[in-house]
Amino acid sequence: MPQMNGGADGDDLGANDELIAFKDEGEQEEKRNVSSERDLDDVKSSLVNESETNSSSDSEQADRRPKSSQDLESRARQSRLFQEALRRQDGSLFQPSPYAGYPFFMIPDLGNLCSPYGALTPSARPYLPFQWPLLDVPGRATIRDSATPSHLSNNMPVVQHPHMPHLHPLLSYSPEAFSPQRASPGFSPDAGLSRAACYPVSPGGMAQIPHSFGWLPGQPMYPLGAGSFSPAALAMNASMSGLVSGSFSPRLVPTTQSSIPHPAIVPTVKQEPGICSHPGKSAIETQPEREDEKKPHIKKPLNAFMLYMRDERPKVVAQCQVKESATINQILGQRWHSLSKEEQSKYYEMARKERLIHSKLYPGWSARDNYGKRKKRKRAKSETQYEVAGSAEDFSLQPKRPCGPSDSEETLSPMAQPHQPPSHTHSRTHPHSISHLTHTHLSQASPASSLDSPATPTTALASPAAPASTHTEHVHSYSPYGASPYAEQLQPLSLTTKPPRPLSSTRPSTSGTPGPSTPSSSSDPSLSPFQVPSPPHRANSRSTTPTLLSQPFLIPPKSALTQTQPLSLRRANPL
DNA sequence: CTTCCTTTGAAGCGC
DNA sequence: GCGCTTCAAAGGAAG
Repeated sequence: MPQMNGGADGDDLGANDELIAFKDEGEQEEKRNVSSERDLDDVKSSLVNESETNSSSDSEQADRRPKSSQDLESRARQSRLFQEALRRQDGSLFQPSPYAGYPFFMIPDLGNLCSPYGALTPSARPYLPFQWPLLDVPGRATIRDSATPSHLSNNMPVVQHPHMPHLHPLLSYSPEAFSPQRASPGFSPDAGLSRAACYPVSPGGMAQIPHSFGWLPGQPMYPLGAGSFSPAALAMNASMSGLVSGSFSPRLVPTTQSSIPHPAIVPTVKQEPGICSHPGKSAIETQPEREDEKKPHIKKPLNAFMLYMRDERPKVVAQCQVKESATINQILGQRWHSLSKEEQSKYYEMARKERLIHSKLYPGWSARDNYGKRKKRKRAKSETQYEVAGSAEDFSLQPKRPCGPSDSEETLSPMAQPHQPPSHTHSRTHPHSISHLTHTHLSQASPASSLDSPATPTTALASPAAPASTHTEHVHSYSPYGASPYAEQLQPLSLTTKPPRPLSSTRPSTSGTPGPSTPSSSSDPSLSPFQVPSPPHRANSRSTTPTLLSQPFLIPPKSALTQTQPLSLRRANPL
């Protein structure tokens, strides 16, 4: 069976062995790819080799070396291969995406070339969502004024999509920016569409790409001044070139010295409002004494759920007509749990790739760098939260009803029914089934029952976002984890419980009710949750709010969401 | 204008 | 090693 294993090749990202080997998977994975057989595999191999070269022994030097003659030569060769491969792909590049309202480019097999995630989609025809590298500029307003198309070519074109400010390191997910109609004349399948889809990493390359992509006038663009130029950016540029530049045509080869900020790079505009006001002037030049403060803020790579959210949020917004992110996130959280492991693994894989790329782009970066960057959240709640956790035992659970009027199965939206996956072998637990339980019930539902055993069929879980057809197909026709215990071990995710939030609670502090977000069950953090020997659930994982998912089309009253909703007690089930 | 909300996952930190 | 904390995205709500 193909799917997660990246299709017939079986050498792609979904391979079990690869999933297991998360650490250092970069090299290993790339090495595995070298053993390709098909035409495209030549290209793949070239890309892989080049990437490997950059990431191996002299990776750091290579990362900081814009390019060498060897690189150019290799790139030219790969470009030829790529073009050839493109020609063989007949005209399916612009097939309409099944994701209505969320245009992707459907590029057969090219995902393996450009996508850091490889062929993750079961269809073996990966979607390449286009989104541009975005800099999350805190003080975006300051630079927004200067965001004109003219900046694109001469300055660092930094684009922040209004809805998707985050950008994949390699893939640009820009629902709006990319549609066949919008593609500029220079942006055609023949002209290397897929190349453009690759994350523009080389200085100047990005500057050109935006043009070809036909930036929307309304889209904010954030030209970055030289001030944003950082070693990290340099490393990113070079290493990303190593990762993907092989698929770029020569005309996309950098022509300027502009630094291309990774989407994760966020200039600390708040601290330096003028940084973008003078694109040509380096903040470091301007105020060298505060060099540290001007360090671009390199964001954390998105985790699997964040990636999922990014993809699914628009759908939820469209379906539920909700704009409040808190509500949407609740829905997404439930949908996330309702996803099949295959679907989730896709995002885990994407996240893993992001982390990998991120680590390559910013070798010295650490999440610690971002610690304290945000304003401190309220903390004084921990005591209250513990009290809440204790008292939650006996107050009748106020079920979350974000999208639905009720909290029990009988109120299940008929719309959800059609999506009910047939009771599959890997029956996911129906989070909804616990929605009406009191906390006492939940407590009685011992970890064994609530966490280890998929109790009820996950009937209403299927969400429009996760079409039942696809889901069931995965479940029945493909099971990369087939006999794996994870088939059932995944269930606990859906059954994690969350003590209800006190009705009178003010804004609960998330930091005050922190949960062990660290999956202690996973000995190797790099392992996919589906690969770890132990169940992916967390002993005291944050709970889910079961009712949300079942009725994605119904918008819960805000009060129901924000007040009756159980607090994310991360100390839930303290065992 | 800033912070919170809300979700999950990754990672850092302290013990 | 475990538990807690912070951050990643998002945009409306609230202070």
